[in-house]
Amino acid sequence: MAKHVEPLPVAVLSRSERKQHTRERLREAALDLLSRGQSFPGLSLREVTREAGVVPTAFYRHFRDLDELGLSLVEEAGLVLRRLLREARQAGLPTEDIIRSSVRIYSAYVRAHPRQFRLAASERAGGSPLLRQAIRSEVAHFVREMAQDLRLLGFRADLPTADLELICSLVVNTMLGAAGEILDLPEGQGQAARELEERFVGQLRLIFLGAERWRATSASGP
Amino acid sequence: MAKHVEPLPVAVLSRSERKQHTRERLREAALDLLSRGQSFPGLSLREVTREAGVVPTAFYRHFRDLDELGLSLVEEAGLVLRRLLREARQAGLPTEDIIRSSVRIYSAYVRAHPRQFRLAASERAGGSPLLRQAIRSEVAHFVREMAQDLRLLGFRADLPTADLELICSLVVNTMLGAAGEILDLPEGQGQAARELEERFVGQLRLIFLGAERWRATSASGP
DNA sequence: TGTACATCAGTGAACGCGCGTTCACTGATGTAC
DNA sequence: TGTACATCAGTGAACGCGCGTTCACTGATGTAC
Repeated sequence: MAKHVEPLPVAVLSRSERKQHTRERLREAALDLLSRGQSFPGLSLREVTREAGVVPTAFYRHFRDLDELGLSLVEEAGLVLRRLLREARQAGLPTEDIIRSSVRIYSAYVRAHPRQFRLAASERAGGSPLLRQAIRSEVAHFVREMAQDLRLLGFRADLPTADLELICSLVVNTMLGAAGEILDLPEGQGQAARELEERFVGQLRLIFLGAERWRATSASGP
Repeated sequence: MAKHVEPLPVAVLSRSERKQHTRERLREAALDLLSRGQSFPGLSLREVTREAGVVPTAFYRHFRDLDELGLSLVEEAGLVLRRLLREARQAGLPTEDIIRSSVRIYSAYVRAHPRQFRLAASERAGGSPLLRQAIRSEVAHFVREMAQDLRLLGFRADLPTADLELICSLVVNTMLGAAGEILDLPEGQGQAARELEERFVGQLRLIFLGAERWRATSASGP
């Protein structure tokens, strides 16, 4: 019995939907190349279009140059980071060993979005000045949001916001450093992964031990 | 009155001394280019030789390829880092506010060796996989040495070495992150520099607050 | 609904350029006698 | 000390290649009537 064959998706998409689709393929192509060990300043426009399966000149229908594409990737990575916070918020807090379970969730999240974390972790200090600045600003945004969450949870309610942000920026730096190392592990290195996780848990514990005793710097007095 | 003119140094150097000199110029050229915002994977061999004032083919008398030059730069950066520790050791400990004065010394040291710190901070997570691995290994070396120093100073004599290293790796990550930001400051941004220093001091204080209360993880008992 | 025209995402040829690497070379430095 | 030869750091021409960008184009999709 002859099946009804769906028309290929390509045929049912409008022109602008297909344009959007190609744009997405270019972004995906760049993320893939970055994940395979290339760094952003080492990417070439032709490489990206080749990976995306379009002719080099098609690139210009979507981005002015590679930097513009890079900025759009950074923006997406920022969204992914903030989604992490949102999900953590909705999940609520586990009662036991908050730090260990957070690290587990975080590791899984990093592995689920390897390309965005690779981008954030490795171009944060390394890439082109433009990208670096964009990533720093996304990270600062993330830090502020995280500090806001600590505030809402009532963590160290006595501290000024600036101090919560100081704590969070230490946490975020540690998180991104860990992401870079997690993603650099060759697959199937279970033992190394466990050691890395232990160290990461330890570092966060240490930070929060310090945070509990922290005394406000810029507090009210003279 | 006619002065006696010294023969140009070039005339008094042996062939091998001059070769060494050219090699050094190539390394300097690469460091300079990296300091001007280029990243290592974006460097070209011809660019480096142009900057060094030699013909491209001369490069091969000194290095097989750019990676080999890069590794030699990483090695030197490692030496510079460890020299920092040695100097700190000889200076002994200031009696008041150890952390603040250490940060001052460190900032000055970073500014005195901008190119090596730029390399370490920005290629640590970003560069070619080869360089990244080399830098990670230098950093691990540095962390071990720092932990050894804490041990000799009698800091938390009760803790196993692994725990001291965990503390130090947090410190070193924070140091390198701060170095990257210090070097990205446009000149004459005194206020921004002071804020950055405050944050850096705060983060280290927080780490050591945590370190004082830290309880051994992998200690003897079950 | 059908037709005629406009739009525009993606194509393909072409350009000049800087790249890494090869090769044969030059001429000052080093060595042997 | 003087001479004859070997070494080799740096040169300069040449190569094939991938690069970013330009341009005129094609033909399917969209729009106006």
